Amino acid sequence: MRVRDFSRPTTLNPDRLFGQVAQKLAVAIITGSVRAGEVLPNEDDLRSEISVSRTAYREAVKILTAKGLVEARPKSGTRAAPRERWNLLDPDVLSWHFEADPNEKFIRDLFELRRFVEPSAARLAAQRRTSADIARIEAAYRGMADGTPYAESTIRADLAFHEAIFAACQNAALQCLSSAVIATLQWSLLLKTGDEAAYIESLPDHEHVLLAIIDRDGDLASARMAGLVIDSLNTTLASLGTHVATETGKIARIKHTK
Amino acid sequence: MRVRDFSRPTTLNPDRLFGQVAQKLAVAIITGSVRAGEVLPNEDDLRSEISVSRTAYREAVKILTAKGLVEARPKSGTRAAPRERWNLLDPDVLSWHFEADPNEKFIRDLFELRRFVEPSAARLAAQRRTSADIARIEAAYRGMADGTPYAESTIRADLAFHEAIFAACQNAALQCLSSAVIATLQWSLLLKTGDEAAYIESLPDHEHVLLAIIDRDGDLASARMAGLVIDSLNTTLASLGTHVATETGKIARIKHTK
DNA sequence: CCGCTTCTATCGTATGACTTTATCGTAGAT
DNA sequence: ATCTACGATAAAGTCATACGATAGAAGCGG
Repeated sequence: MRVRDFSRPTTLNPDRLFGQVAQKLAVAIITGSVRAGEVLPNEDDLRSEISVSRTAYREAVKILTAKGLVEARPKSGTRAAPRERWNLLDPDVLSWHFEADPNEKFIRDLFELRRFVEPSAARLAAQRRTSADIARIEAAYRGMADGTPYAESTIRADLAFHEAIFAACQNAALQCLSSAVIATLQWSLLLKTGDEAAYIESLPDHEHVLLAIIDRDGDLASARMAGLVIDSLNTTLASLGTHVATETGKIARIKHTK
Repeated sequence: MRVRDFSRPTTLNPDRLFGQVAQKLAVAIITGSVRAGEVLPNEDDLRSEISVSRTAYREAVKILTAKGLVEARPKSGTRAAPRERWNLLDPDVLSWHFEADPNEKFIRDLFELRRFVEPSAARLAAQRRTSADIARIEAAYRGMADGTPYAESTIRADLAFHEAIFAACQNAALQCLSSAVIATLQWSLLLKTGDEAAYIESLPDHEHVLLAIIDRDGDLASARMAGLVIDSLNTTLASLGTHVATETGKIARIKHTK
């Protein structure tokens, strides 16, 4: 485990053996140490690395199959699937990405998605929010404003802020994207860690979004959220650029800079 | 199987036993015949309906767990999860919804998501499309224009049109939403079947989107796609209203009208 | 009535045997 | 020589069984 993952409790039980095997395999696939070739460690891995029964292994494979990471066909073997098949928006798949080095293109893609989705979510939230929603969003904002930047509780509050906005939308399909937005935020916060100025500056933006939602002003909420996302992207890319520039390897290894 | 599903080949193999069991359980959960209570048809189902070994059953459960439909906790049992946990955007989960009666709220939610996402996708596509992308989109449009409305090949072409636009975005995260958009389209086409006028009228809209993408005019592509989605939503809701009005049951049973 | 112990149901894991499927190579036919 | 067909083969899929662990219920005693 390289990076603290504050997202919602994953559906997958990491205590259990099959969960660990699934994660191990998933990370191997995501990092690229297993290409679109075979995942042959079948009997091999069973005996060499961790002696794990066929049962646990197969159940792990079933999980990965369900998330599109592998494809198992009778005679030809169990292969890692091409990336186009992966359910990249699956909470577990997103979470597994945190075990790998940051992929700049993927982070950009996620931000782009967030840029499209979150302003619309803010608009909906402004139109449909109940007082309970406001309470939840406001509580999260307080947690952000009162906490020290990049402390765990503060990060949790930040994530909760954005999640609460999605919850206020009353749209089950849209809400499934909150995990992707949360993951984007986590990448962002992780990369920006240490840049207190960026964090402090983002606080008023959050407050303005909150106020617009309270006022039921959808257009304003959308516009402000768009601004927030764009600012976040810019500072994140700047941090990423710094990391890239200061590292010799492919892409920054953030976990070392923490 | 009540409804033809033309979406991309699901990652899940329906030939295999565990796949069938997974689908059976999934449909039971989605239709609501199994609430947030237990899913214990374990021994029951094993002996009564189809005698299936525990292995196959467990692997099916693992698949559903991976998609958030059930939660298996160590000793307390395997329960159907509350809907908030479902990965509604998972291709399989979407596909399983076609086995159930249409859920108007969910279809509205999907359309809302599509309304947010697809215009943005069209904008990106206009900015980034290659000539190969154009060829693919154009071929799909030809298929739509040349085919007879609501024929299988025509429907496939329609789906391919929208999918090709997502593919042109060069954004892996965004592309994962294409399955949701495809599912929305399928619901839409299914509900509108018979309404040839609506189909014919939508053709120029598609062409205009195509032209804007060819011209690399992102704003125009976005605006036209937004119009297309809104029109589609309106005619779909009208059809849904008709179905609701003409049926005695909860919501229309579209599969009978086909 | 409450707390402790026991008991049972159920998931997790392991193992071995058998079945099904699909690939691939070889042998036979054209 | 090329094509076809069939059988060997390898890997996933399925089944049956067994055991361990533990959450939660039932029963017991204070």
